[in-house]
Amino acid sequence: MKDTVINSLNTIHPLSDNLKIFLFNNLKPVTLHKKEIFLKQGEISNKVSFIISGLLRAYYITEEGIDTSVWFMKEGDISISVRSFFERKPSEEFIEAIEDTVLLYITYDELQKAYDLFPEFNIVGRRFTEKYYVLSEERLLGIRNKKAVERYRFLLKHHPEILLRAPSQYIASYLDIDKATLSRLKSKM
Amino acid sequence: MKDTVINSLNTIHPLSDNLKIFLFNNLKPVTLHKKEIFLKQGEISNKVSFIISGLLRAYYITEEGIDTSVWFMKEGDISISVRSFFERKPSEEFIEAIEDTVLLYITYDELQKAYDLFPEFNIVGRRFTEKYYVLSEERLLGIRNKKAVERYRFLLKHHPEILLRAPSQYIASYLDIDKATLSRLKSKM
DNA sequence: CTTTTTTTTTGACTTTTGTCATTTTGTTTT
DNA sequence: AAAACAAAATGACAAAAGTCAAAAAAAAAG
Repeated sequence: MKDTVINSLNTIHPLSDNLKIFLFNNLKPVTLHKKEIFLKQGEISNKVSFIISGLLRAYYITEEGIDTSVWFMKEGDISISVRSFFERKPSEEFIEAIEDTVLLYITYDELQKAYDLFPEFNIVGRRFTEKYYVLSEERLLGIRNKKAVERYRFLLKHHPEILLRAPSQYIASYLDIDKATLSRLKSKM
Repeated sequence: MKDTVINSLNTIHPLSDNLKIFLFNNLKPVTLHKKEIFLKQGEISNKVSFIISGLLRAYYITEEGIDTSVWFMKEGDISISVRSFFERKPSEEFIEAIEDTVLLYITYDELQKAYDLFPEFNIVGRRFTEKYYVLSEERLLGIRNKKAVERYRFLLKHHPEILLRAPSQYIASYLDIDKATLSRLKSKM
């Protein structure tokens, strides 16, 4: 489990043996049950997590108390509350498990230690950040589609699994469509 | 001009003298007149640019031929076509000058050379990417507001200068509001 | 500084999406 | 497997935003 994560990092840039050992010692497993909350709004996100299996959802509660999904993360993905983690400030979002989920995390402090002790790890960190930045911009592009159907089609094309695995109400709020509208939209397709 | 850029990089992480010299030699100036296009859709973005003065707009043309603004970049900001630059593939977006603009760029190849020759520069690259990633997520949050007024208010709060400097039609397409609706919305405030 | 062109504003009307209430279907839990 | 609960679908109506056309204002060009 840990080896899979370490190997995938190794393909980005070869890691020294000591770095591999450091990572092995600092990757900690967590198991979340369905509906369990992994990060609360207001907490500072202290972990980068590699999802081994399962499905997570990031969401926030608006001032009017409306639950709004921001994104879904599944096995193979990384879970991180970007703004909170990098800027060390309280998270605006919650992260919860939609399915039972297993993940490996490394804390913010240990990650910084890795960057300090193993300077070449900064290459990995940079590439990783670039990759997730690109993915975030891609999502933004999909969300920017004017019509509800187009946003739905974009998600269907790029992330069909999510449509199958996440409850419609979450999909609806992610796409910024009322759940009734989404329901009608699906029945027409 | 170059020194300003180099100093701002230096505050992120101290740069060696050789690295400073390398950057000095590889930062190239460009002047764009209003309406001039800096990056065309379909081209691979080869530059990271530090904007010294002026205002740029990133936009794309939809399948239906509609001009849609993606973001605005002003003096002090960086201009980069994220997906194209990092993934080395044709850009989906155009970048053009809204005002006369002066910038300093470094090419993709020279940047990679900097990462290779000066490993500590990866720290700067990583931090920089993190910062812009965070800003991108912030914009996404603003765009996700359900109602037109809320999206407008978010932009007003976080980037009032843009509202003053960019033509309404571009603001409207950025906010995903019809220009007529935006006009009405402004008159009510 | 006038003329021409582009952008913005405004009005009347249409379309899209949201809201609320109710029924149907699906999921947990005992 | 039945009861209890939660989620999804559907109909009738309301609200928000879009479209089109024309006038007014602003910016660019001569």
